[in-house]
Amino acid sequence: RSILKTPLKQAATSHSVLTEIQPECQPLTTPPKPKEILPADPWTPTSNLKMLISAASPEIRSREQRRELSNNAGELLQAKHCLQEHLSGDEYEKSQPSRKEKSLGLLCHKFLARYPDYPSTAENNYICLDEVAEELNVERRRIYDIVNVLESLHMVSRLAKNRYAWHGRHNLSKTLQALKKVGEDNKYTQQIQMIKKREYEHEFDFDGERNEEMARSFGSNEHSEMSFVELPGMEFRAASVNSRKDKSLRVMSQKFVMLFLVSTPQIVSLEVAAKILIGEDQLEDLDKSKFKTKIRRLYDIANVLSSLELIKKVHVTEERGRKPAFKWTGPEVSPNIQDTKLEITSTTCPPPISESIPSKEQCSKNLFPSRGKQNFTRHPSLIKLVKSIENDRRKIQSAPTSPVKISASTDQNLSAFPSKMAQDPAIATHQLEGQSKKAKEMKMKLSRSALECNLSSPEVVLKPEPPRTVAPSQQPAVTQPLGVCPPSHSSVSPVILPHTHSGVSYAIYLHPSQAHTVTTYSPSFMLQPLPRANVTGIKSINSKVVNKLTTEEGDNQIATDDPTKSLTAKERPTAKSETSSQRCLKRSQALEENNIIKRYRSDEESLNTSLTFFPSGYLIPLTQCTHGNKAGFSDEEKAGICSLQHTTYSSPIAGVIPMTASELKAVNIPAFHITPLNIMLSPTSIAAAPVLSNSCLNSSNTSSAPNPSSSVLNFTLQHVGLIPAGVQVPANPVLQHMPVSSQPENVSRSSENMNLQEEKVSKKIYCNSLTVPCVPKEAQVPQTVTENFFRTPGGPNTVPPLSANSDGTNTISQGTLYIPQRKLEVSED
DNA sequence: TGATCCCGCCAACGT
DNA sequence: ACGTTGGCGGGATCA
Repeated sequence: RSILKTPLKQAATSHSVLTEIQPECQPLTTPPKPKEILPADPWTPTSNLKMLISAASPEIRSREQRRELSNNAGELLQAKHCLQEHLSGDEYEKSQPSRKEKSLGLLCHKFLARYPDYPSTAENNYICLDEVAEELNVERRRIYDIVNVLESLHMVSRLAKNRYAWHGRHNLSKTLQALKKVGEDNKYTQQIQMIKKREYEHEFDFDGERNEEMARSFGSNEHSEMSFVELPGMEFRAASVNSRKDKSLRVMSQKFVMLFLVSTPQIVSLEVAAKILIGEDQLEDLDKSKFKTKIRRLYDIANVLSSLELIKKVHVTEERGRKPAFKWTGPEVSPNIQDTKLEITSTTCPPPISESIPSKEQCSKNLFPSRGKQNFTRHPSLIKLVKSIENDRRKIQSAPTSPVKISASTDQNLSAFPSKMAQDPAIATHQLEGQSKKAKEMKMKLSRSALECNLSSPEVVLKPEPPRTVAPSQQPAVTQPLGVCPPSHSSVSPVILPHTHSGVSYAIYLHPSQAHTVTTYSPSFMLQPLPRANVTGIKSINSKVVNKLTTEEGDNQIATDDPTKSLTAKERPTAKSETSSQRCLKRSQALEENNIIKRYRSDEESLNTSLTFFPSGYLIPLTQCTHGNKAGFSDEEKAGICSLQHTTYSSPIAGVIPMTASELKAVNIPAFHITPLNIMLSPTSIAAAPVLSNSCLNSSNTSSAPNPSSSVLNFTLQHVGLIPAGVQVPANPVLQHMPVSSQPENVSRSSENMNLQEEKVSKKIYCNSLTVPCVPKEAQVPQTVTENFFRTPGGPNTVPPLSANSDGTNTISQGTLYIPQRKLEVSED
């Protein structure tokens, strides 16, 4: 980077613009017509502001904003109107008064308002940066800021230049879990403690000693280079996009989030965050300017996260005074699942999507079956290919004229509306959605809770990992790998997480040097369980048929999607009735994205290998298929049915693991293990299955993944006898070790109607199953308790002396650890 | 005044 | 060579 060339003038310029525009127009003079005009112009910043405020969660966003609103709004309005009088619409729009109105947070709200939190799979939820920037009236640069952090949460992913795919919050829980895990691996908790401690001891004194310590703690794990945590399925993009540059925002954002997830009072001060982030990069640079810059960036990130309502600003009062900090207000992430990690963790995912989760993962797997880094290597070309194909496709679609349109159709909601116009409605929608969303979530939680079986507060996440779908089968896989890999490995370079369908799998990009590490992990993990054959892997590579089918479905689905429903769109995902359709949509969408890849693969691997189905003993594909067939044949129906059935029938245990035959081979899996699914299924069904699995990307569809509820049920049934009730134990461990005897048939009969009931039942059962005498992991339970206990803020007294943590062991990190200074008075303004 | 953080230059990238 | 990304930090606003 160059040195300093300060373009100071700029600022002046911008201002001058304003001034120029409204030179004479004194706000004072301003005619009080505002109101009249306002209604007409939905776009007034003020209106937006209002909307936003109202939309914002009451608790969090609060009064300050309101106040602001009342105060500033008026002024702004006046100014605006004044301008309006003198300027044409465009010009008028351009002039934006208060700095606040230009805030990233507000912009982000607008941005978010355009897309549903849980996009139905309407195939293309594409985001064109240019369009967005234009519509939102901001320079593209700002959009990048938003998109980058959204990308860090996997809420969007880059498809191509200028193009992103919107995933909404479907991936959120998984992402958070992954991040949490990585954060734990990175020992962030300890780092935080250390920093605080140091601060406490002697305020700033950047010197050797301190640095040394820091270095030690930080340096202890080299992972510092860890860069981007990814979820399976989104890899390629990253691979291509992320060249080396993925440095800051994206990564920073993830790290920032990690800090929240690992710290016990989920409050992180900017200062600490900045230090940690800097520390990782370069231990010594205590350089003030660097620190400052970091803080600036953190504010940017924080603004976006705030808009997402994942955090909120608070102030921590300490000896030195109050420091700006942020508190995590996002979903609880299931407690660390140490080794078990991934797997079921997905449970956390509260809302609608929970069912989809499994599928997603699977999807991702399908796309990129298990690939560590190594796979990437060979992908570049693939990626390009994919991209080019996609681009072409897009062009074709959009070419006709309206890229916008496409997007509109894509996002059910707002997007349908033309830009500006959409804003207000969008926001409103957003708002509604938010509320409804919550309600939904609650519902979902309840229903899904089967998985979670969370006795305590609902808010507390579900610690017990429900066997979630595939989990069981995979767990073993996952677990084993972990076991195999020394923890050290993980701690150092959090790399990997096998894809557990259900679990949180994530991939971390490492620097080349570290790459090999990643490589270590491999599909084999997944395979391990195979011996039992309880894992069902479906590798859908093949494709032709599948793809076609899928595509068709997708199209149909799309057609189905009614723009008018836009408002409801967000909620839609939740709605059970719609589920099937949604799934379909999603599926199609996923397909779209994945198709290419698949094709490519098919080409590459052509044939035989391509579709390898790995039925597990428990898998009940036949049933599903059968039903599907029975049901009918319209693509849509089929799709829907299949998905449902799929969900319903597939045994939880049997996860569907997408992998290529080649992969399997690589793993040394006995050939016999690989059973082409088709054998069991009718062509139609076959197609459907793979498709489903693929679609998962953001979808809620359960596709290949067994439906949680059913899964649970199945699982439960299978294991109930085996598992005694008693102590509450993380499901994972237990499940993992449990023998799986399945009787899919029992469960198999299902109907949509059944779902609820089933869920309930399953929940119960599930809970029971969870309750297991055999406590796999030592203190898991206690831990949890502890955490909760301590979680309660407020008790400064409870704070143990720092010294305790000197070792830097987990113990400390457990959250029990309080730092002396912290009286933690969190104040919201 | 310190906390926030907008703005936009310009370099690294991608095509 | 040009368009896209996005690091970066000055300095304007806000509180």
